[in-house]
Amino acid sequence: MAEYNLKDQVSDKYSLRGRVFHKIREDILNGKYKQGEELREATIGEELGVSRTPVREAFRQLELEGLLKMVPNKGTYVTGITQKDVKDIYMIRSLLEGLCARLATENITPEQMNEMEENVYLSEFHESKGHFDQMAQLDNRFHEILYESCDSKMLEHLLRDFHQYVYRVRKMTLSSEKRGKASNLEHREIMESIKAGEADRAEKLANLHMINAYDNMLKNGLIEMFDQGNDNEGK
Amino acid sequence: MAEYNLKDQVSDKYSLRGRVFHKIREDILNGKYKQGEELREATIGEELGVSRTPVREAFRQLELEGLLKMVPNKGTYVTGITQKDVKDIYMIRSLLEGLCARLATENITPEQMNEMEENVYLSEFHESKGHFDQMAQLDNRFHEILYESCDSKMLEHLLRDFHQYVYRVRKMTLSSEKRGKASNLEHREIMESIKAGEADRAEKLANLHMINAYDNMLKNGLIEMFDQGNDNEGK
DNA sequence: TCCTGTATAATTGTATACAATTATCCCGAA
DNA sequence: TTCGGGATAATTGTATACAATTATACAGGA
Repeated sequence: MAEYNLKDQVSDKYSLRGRVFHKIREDILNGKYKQGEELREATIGEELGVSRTPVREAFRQLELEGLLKMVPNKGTYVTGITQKDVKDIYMIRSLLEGLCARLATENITPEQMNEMEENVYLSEFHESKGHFDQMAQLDNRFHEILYESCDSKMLEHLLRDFHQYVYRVRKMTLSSEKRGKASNLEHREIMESIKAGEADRAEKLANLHMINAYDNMLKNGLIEMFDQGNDNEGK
Repeated sequence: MAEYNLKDQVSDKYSLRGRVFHKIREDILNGKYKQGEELREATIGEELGVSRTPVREAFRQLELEGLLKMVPNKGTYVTGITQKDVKDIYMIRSLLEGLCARLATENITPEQMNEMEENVYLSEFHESKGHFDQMAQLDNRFHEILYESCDSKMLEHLLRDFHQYVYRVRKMTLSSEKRGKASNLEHREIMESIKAGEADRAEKLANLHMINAYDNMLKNGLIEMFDQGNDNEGK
């Protein structure tokens, strides 16, 4: 269940509208709805067995999250992420994940520390077995733990947003075998720095972790690939 | 036009619902609706002359922005900004304004550079005359120019949000006379670094600018003052 | 053929109606 | 008096109805 955990942002996760919100969100992130695609309120409502009202409310929130764009009196479209956006996000995330790691060093709870260690071990195991799906999930979770550990709602919320935003891109990136290995090592180093209470080191490593992730994407040409699906969103 | 413009998160700024959204937002930021206060959909709707539907949609977005909290089947409450939130925001802003200044050094246009210089001069003038209102406005604008100059929609959007978020606090801070003078000097130094193309220096100065602003708030006890209205939000 | 204007259909925007849930108040019993 | 319970009112959640806007199709003329 619930990896991407919007947690408090959408309070009523199990209400009707909450489910609508999460379902649409999932369908966007999983690629069921492509970039630039138009979503009709009535159609989505029928699919989910609800009226347009909760669908519209969900749309409004997804728009603010940046996943949808509602054009007045015209329609609602799946937002495209441009190459430039991805670059900017990784630049920003590099700084903020660094800050997050620094704060986590001071504020992480023993339970969170345990889960982070376990996460690193598990991911290394699955890497050795070539289980890419599990690795992707564990990678997600690693960052979630980090966000939860910094004890800052603001930062947590912000980083989670960005994390989600590049979800589709990241998924492709991680299937690159070499990066999986390198990423695991970086996770381990971050984890150990936090455990050792070395805030400066944790911050720098987390900075680097993002930069490396982005560089890897560039090298593999994954961004260009990703950007293509974006062009037909043109006008 | 329009790739999606996160700048106008709420695209239809001048539509009915858009106006509802901005009006409620303004009323929260200006303090008309106090922290912890319950907002009734029907009441707000009557005040603005609309039905509950657009009000609810606005609520949903304001919830995601963190200004409101909707409790299912109970009500909608104005979210408080805690002392901790303000601290976190300034920590985050310190990093991001630094990044923004760095990027601005590379991407600022001549027109923007001119406006920034003019802004600095004007603010120094008004400072000498004790025109605090104008200074506050120019301070706002200085940061706006900086955000526009970095040529990153993502970063611009983010910083603008935070800027707004601490609007009430900032307004109080700037009326402190000494800080106005110091702030002006810092603006000047940032401006000159950008003009000279010294990205590293601009980044560091912008970092510091935020830290100083926050420290000043602490010294003057403005945060504690601000936090009080927050306590009765209790459980 | 290609453009254009108009009628029609489809879709969004808002208001209203009704259902579900929660809060309030009053009354009676201990 | 104080506590509990139940009826009533108030509020939110969702569905539906209608208005406003936009897209589509088709006919007619250059």
